[in-house]
Amino acid sequence: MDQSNISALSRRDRKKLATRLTIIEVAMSLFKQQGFNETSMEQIADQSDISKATLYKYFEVKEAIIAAYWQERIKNSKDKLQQLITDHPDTRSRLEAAFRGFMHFIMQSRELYEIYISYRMANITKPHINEKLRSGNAEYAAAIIQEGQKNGEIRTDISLKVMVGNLELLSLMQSMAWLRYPEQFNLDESSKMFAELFLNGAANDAKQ
Amino acid sequence: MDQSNISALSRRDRKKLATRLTIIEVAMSLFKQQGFNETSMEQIADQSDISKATLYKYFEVKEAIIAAYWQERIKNSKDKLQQLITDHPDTRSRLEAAFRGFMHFIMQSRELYEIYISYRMANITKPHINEKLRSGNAEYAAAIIQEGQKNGEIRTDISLKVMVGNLELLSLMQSMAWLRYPEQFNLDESSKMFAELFLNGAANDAKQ
DNA sequence: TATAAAAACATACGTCGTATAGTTTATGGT
DNA sequence: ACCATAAACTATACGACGTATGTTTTTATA
Repeated sequence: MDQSNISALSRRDRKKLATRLTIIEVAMSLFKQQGFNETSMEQIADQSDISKATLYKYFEVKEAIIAAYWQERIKNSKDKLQQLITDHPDTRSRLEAAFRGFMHFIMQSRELYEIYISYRMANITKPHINEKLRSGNAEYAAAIIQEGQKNGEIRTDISLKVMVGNLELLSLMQSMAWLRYPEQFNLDESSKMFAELFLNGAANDAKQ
Repeated sequence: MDQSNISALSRRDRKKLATRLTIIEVAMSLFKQQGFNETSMEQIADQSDISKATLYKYFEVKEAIIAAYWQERIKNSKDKLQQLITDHPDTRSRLEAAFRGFMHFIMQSRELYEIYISYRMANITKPHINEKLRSGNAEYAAAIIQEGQKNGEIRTDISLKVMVGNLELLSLMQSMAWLRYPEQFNLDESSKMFAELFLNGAANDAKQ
């Protein structure tokens, strides 16, 4: 089902979409209230007014609801992407701002982000699951990089895909550092480091 | 309990050790026969002649039995470490040989290695679990690096810990490449790549 | 309006991992 | 050699995850 314009969907698909969103909303609300482990799939099903069997048709494992939530959130904030680019003068500041936004977002719930990462990591060797899990962050990264290339800040002799992968990896490392040592984590430092590490390899003047 | 010399243990600790080894042996045998998911903790307990409750006193999760098995195997092959060093003339060939040995070992059961990696990855942000999981491979790495430093092949201006970490990471990446695309995996190429990538940064003549 | 396909359903199931309360076994002091 | 104490083990029940099965309801379509 193509979700791009809701009004064009059939009744069946509209209902499916609505059910899906209800589940995510109900589940996230329960997770935040009671904690992830303290919330059962049965409870989510009941409060979403569907049976447990149906719930498992929508989400094959409990963790997948969190992943869907991230993706839903990112999908609904794409308008901010253009603004992020116009609001900042250069690639470095865009990278820092994007990273801060990302961290700010995941810092809303350390528990849930930890579970999400754990789930991602556990499935890192399973391409079919992994593909689903790669959140929409990649699109942010790609847009910032391409804008930088347009302005001559970012080198063009490395494929976009590789650079996006590097950015994803860097943000993953920083977020994992936060998970491990939250009290030592410094957002300012971290976001500078994030941009710095990337530009070290990707900036146009970094070419040998 | 210190397991370094068994005869010095109390009866109680000797029995614990024996039980532990029995569990590992029984479980691994069942895993290899029937598969990991097809083997229940109840079955392992029965065949090890203990109750399920006791089994969980020894291993808090099913996956931990696999991890214990790796570590047990490595612990029992420490004599090979010295031989590996004397058998090969330089660091590069030692690294290649060690990596081949590692791959040969894990390739005995793709399923079990995948589960092990999945478990490790899932707990990568939990230091207390992660510490237990770091298998004895690090000692191999450290010994090879130190020998290389003695001979002037390996630089000494980077801490041993960092270099061991790099080696672990490199072998992890290679083994994950194998998990993902087993049919494309080439052991010769891979072991050369492994040594090459490490020496690129760690060899004495790599200093700027 | 009849029919076929898709979705949701109730229900039972096997397994994981936990918790509890009671029993057996080893240990160390007398 | 005996006994108190602590450690290890046991039986048992439990809640939850995720699966499987067969049935009923809803939707699309002819």
